[in-house]
Amino acid sequence: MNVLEKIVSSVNNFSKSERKVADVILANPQVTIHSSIAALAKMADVSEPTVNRFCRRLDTKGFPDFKLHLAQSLANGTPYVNRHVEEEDGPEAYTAKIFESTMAALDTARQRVDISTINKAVDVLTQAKKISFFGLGASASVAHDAQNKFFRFNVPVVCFDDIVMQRMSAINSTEGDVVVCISHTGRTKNLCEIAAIAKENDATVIGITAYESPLARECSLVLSLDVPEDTDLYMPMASRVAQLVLIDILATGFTLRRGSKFRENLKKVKDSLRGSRFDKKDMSL
Amino acid sequence: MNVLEKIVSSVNNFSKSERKVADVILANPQVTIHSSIAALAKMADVSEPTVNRFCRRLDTKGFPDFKLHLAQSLANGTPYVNRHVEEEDGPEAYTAKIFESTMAALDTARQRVDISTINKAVDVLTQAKKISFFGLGASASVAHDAQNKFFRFNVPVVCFDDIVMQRMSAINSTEGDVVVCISHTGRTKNLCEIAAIAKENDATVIGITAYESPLARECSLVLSLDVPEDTDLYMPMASRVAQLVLIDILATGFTLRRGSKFRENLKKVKDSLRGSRFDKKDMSL
DNA sequence: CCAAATACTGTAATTAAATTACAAAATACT
DNA sequence: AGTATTTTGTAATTTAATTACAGTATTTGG
Repeated sequence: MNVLEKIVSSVNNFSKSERKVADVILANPQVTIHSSIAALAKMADVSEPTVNRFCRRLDTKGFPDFKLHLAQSLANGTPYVNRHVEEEDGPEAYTAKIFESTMAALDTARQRVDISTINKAVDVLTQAKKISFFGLGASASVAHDAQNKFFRFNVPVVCFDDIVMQRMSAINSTEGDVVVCISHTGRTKNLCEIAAIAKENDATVIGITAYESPLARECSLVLSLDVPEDTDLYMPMASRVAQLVLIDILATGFTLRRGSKFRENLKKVKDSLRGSRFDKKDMSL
Repeated sequence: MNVLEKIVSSVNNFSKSERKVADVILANPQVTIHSSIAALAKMADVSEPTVNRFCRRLDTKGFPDFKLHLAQSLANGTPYVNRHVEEEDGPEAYTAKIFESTMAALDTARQRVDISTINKAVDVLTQAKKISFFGLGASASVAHDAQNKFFRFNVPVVCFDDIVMQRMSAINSTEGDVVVCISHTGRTKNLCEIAAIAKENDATVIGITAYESPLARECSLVLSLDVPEDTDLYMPMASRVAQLVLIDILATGFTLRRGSKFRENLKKVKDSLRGSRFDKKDMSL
């Protein structure tokens, strides 16, 4: 929990004067980090030791240490203390909040993702005879994106968002094939079945899903992101972004494993698009 | 540019002793922010004023101010000074780097995005008779995702990744229809044509694309993200994530504009999925 | 309702930290 | 080689933060 959140949550444990300090800090956090303890004390109309005690109450060593913590909380601009979008938020507020909560989610994802599993997944993918990406609903677009990436590697890639096609594809999979199932909750029945079918047919099943979920149980390898989903609007948001970043990571690992020559091919793939685009110089049209 | 990057980039402008300081800081940035100037001077085997001068050279007011800046750079864990994935990077390194560069990209996107345009776009979308999302290649999955979101609002939404379908759809658009064209570069010829056709037919064309691009010129409203694309691997990565977040923002703006009753409907949409999922309690299967 | 205890707050003294001024080396340049 | 310039360190000064203590408010129990 960052310092700002901490201040808000423990606002009730503060004494009257400490509360004054809290109010001033919350009102001008950016000013605070560039103020001396004397200046802040004056702003809050309290004594300097009170400010110091306030800092200690928040488990910091003292005022300078507190400023350090505060600076870290403010690292990405002045964040909204509450990142949840609210009824009365204007465009500025909800835009900032969504960016912030997405970045925060990526940060947790980074901390929680298991590197050795990523490495294993990359292993498996580089050796795959065929790679399939399956997702339903919001995860379908993640699967499409994965296809778009891995397709460039000149490996057989398929991607279906149709359960019948997924099913047929899963049944036809064999040893050496890799099936990547994407589902935030890991509780989508159809996808669990697909995973089970693929597994029965000796394919390696990688799950980009929640730990301990029904889907995870069907998988040979589980990549869990454990992003706290922002349920305010009943839509998958942060989780899906984290999934995409994970796809990026797998794709990157894949290319690194393949060596530098391989990457020249990627450049060719990109260059092949040139004909379909307006030239960067000639923008007259 | 954050302080760490700044140190690395100006390492040649440093004097011998300043360089010692730089080395110590880069080696233990986390330690540095909790050290006094005396401690750091000792670690670097230089005098205290040298450390102070070092801080000033980096455009900070002095040592405490420098620590503040450093703390902000380290806010999200110890970042890789160089965020670009390199040949010799192991799984841990490239995973962290991709997370970091994506977060950094979102941060720039947030700073650069124009709030008033977002507001206008939300305006237009809430009043739309029909919303179409068009993208090609990597942007196609963003379009799909957008469809998945806006579809829940019970508004007519279409999404095509096939240029023929896109073209037909664009020709059939009329006043009151909104066409959202997604392209990072804004130079995909086919998409520019689609935008032009839609515009000719009096649809409002929103471009999620680069400023001053051919596509932007065809649009009524341009939402530019200006994310520096990580071209290391010749694949769209950060740009696409930023686009998705923008979609989230538009969707959020949409629901807020519609009021709280509307959001109850969203809950219903989500609840309707329950039948397709394993119960959270009953995870026996 | 009053007294005693406890918690809160501020003043003043102390300590610690950072900065400045200046002098001595070291380096570069003629 | 000698001078100018830059770099570096020592010591003094200033500034900031913390501690100790005392006074004030607040609560609690009689």
